Amino acid sequence: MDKPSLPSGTRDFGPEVMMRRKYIIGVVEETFKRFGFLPLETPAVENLKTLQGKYGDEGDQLLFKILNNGDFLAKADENLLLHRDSKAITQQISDRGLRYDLTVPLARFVVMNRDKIHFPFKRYQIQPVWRADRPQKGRYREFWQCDADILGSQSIANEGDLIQIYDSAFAKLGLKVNIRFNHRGILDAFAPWLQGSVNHNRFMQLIDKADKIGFEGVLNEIKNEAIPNGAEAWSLLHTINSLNTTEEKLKALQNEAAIQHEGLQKGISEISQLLALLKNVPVTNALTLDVTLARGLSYYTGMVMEVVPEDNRIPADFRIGSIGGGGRYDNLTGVFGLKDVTGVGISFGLDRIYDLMEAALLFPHESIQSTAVLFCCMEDSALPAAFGMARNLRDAGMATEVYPGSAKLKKQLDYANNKGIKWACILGEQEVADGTASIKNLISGEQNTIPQSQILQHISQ
RNA sequence: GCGGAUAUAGCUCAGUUGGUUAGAGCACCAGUUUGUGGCACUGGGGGUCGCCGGUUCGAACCCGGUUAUUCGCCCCA
Repeated sequence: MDKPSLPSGTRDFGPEVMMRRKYIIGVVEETFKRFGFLPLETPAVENLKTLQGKYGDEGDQLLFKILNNGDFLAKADENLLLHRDSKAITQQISDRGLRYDLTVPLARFVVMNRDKIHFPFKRYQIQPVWRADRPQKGRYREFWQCDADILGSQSIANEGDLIQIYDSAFAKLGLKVNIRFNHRGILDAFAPWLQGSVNHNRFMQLIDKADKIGFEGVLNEIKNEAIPNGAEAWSLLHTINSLNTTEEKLKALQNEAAIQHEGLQKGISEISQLLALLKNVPVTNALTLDVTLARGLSYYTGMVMEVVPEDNRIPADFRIGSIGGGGRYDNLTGVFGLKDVTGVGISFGLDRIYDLMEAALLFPHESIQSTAVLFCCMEDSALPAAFGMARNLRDAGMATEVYPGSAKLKKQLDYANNKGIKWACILGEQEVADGTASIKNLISGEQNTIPQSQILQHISQ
């Protein structure tokens, strides 16, 4: 028989890991709710038509596709089969795929349910997504996103809420981050200077790598690809980015003659509004205007955001990309036939946040608690008494177990020890006869024989 | 899609220039201790050395292929 294995890029999550993942999810979800977002879930499987063409050519390649049921090859085009044209034949033998993110399913949902939805529509969604990417450190083929989006409101107050959500959730998790933001309008202002959208798009791709390969690295690539005025534009962005405050950066942009453009004005105006909104709100993490931030997804049209860890407890060699990102998209539902619905949203990358917190040892002790009390019976005849007492403890909210059967006490205490259970309640002939219980603190080793009615009181101290 | 590394017990890994019966630690089971865990000691189970082929008297070890995993690149959470 073959040894069992997992598909690459997927993981099992054992009990200890799950408790910690649920802890992170709990913090994020609680934060979403506190800002008035309501839950949404959509199917893992979407029609391929819904997914294709939304993430660029590269994205289409990374979609997991599901083979049609039945005799799907019977209906397939013979010519395509003969020429082994995988790409073309895929369209005929696969109608469905696994979702690639949570934003496109949201857009589909909103378009399909426009009659039931009241705008502004605020929803959160915490579910796995799948990408047929090559797995590596911090990158998985199945991973979870925690998204919050607002649809149908142009107000920058939404961006203000989302920044606060990032800030307060990471503060609660105890992970120091830098919330970087930028505005697509600022970058759009460079398009005329760079002579066209092809150059401009390539330029944005290159500058987005700045935090990875540095100013010189980006400069070299721009020179290699001979983007017109690219080197000058990049130098300007870099100079502006080196300024200390957001206000100085905005002023410098305002005064730059080469990039005057309506997008720039919109960007400066919206960023100023955002800062004004946050004036009375304490933000504990760094909030940095980074004019080199572009972000890959092509549908962003306004503010863009990205969260990167900035915590000195993370080991220096533990390099991982961003742990969250988002932005505004003016036209996402447009591809599904609903015009003029603007949206803005953010996402938390659960798996990367987990990896970081694990590496930096940030999980609090409470995040891994399980059973509080284990009843250990010397004889099966003590089990009914244990059941009764366990029921009372459970009703009082204590996680309680009755060891199944009456194995050797050593084995039962071993079990408790391995599971990190604090209290063992030992019941033998003597205790059952006396109406007592021998309750042992497995951390201190202290043991007392007390009336059965006083167990809850004893362990609550 | 491209490049590098790795593959030996459930897990983490040793294994000498190719040479008798492939080891350790952890984990598991039993015992030392008939109702008391963590520590210690004793014993036990568990491996087609990823798979296929080649070289050789002889391969875990050398060579070729293959599969899987993993780390980078592209891109992204």
